[in-house]
Amino acid sequence: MNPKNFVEELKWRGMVHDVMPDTEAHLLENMRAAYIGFDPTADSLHIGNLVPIMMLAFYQRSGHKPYALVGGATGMIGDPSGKTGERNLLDEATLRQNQECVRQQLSQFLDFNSGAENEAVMVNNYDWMKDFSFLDFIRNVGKNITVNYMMSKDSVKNRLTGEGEGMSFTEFTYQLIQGYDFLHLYKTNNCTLQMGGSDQWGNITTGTELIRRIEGGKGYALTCPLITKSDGSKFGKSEGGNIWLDAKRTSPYKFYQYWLNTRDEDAEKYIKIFTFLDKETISSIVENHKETPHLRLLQKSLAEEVTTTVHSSAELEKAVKASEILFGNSTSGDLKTLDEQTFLDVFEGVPQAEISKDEFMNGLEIVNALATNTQFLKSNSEARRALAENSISVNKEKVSEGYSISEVDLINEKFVLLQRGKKNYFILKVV
RNA sequence: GGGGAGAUACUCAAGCGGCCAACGAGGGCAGACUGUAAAUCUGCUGACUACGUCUUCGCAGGUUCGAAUCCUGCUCUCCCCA
Repeated sequence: MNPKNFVEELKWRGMVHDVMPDTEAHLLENMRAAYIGFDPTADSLHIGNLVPIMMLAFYQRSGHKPYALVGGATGMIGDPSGKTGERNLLDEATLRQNQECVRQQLSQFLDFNSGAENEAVMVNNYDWMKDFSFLDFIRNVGKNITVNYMMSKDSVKNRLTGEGEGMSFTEFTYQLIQGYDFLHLYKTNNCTLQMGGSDQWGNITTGTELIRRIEGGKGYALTCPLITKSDGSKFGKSEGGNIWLDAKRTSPYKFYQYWLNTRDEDAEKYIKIFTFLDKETISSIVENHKETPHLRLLQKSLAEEVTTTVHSSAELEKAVKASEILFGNSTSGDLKTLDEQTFLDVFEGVPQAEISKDEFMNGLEIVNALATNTQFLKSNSEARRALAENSISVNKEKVSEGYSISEVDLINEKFVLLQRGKKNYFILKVV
């Protein structure tokens, strides 16, 4: 078994923020087990979780054994890192349910059941924390770490000195619990490396400290930089909130669009992190992109790869097709040639409203179609404004105030496509 | 407990008796230009039955022909002294 150089792989992908000395050599010697913790606070992961997921995936592909730890116990406490306020606690049933969903999504990236020696394993720290009595914990674990050490962590310091609302004892204990996870996996699974976002560094080193003090062993740590966007907005969010991996929460079309809309500056960075494409392929894409930037090869490759991995190539195809129709030079004539099924596929996830046939047949004033009858726009005023701004299209053709929607505008005898600007669509369905 | 400052639209922030649906900035949306990019320029950004009308400037009253602006009470926030 000859592992590939994982650290080097992560380095050229720009995914290393901090790495403990000797980690690289340790990983080159043999197959090693490593873990990353995931927070089961929702029944779906979002693309903010994608970086740690990719780290584990690259890890497995380097020939090592990845452990995905679901923080059932830690999720009950709440990580204070980066937070200014106390967090809500979750009950066990919810956590279990969330864990299953998380496993499902991780299996798109990790091999959990091929039987290979390095197949991924999912563990839940609730399983070993739940029977741990408080007394045992403070005797066996707490005794080995000083409060001084714990207080020196940034995550704690910020809460003690800042204007935040203070920190409960429970959250203060968090790093010990997470540290114990590392110790536990070290003892039971010979897990020698913990990875995570750079905000996890303090928590991880508490773990290596415990391993050193209690077991006399050596744990390693590797963190990746937090992903940023060049315009300063938060990565992974859009107007609608998080971009989720779950198709029910974020449609594949929207998912695809999110990546497609990446800026040039970010796209080059992202394609290294979020796709499995190798170095040569990526540099050739980057080169091609620089020659013909208007073709947006970088964004397209990125969006295609990620969408395929998270959803499927079938979903990707639909998303691409929808994008072509929505953003290509398609006309109302093209729209009308779509059969009903294709139309519905293309516009999956686009908000809709229904209108009765009677009402429709009497002629539908465009202002009413936009606001009163559909809530597509918030008020008649807004509708009039938008019309005055020349930003409204019906079936991809600009219209102005006074226009009345009628039978000739129907697609498949029941749909009308309303549009504001380039990216906001709305479907009016006649029933 | 005593004293002071303040609360204005998504956010910051002017306005301190009529010229205020409320300056300006940021954000958001749209248009032009583009590559579904960035930058730039332009317009819009309370509602309505719309050259007019109505409701908004912490809440409730009051003074006035007329109030975001003045008065009274209340609520909340911040600061200073105990």
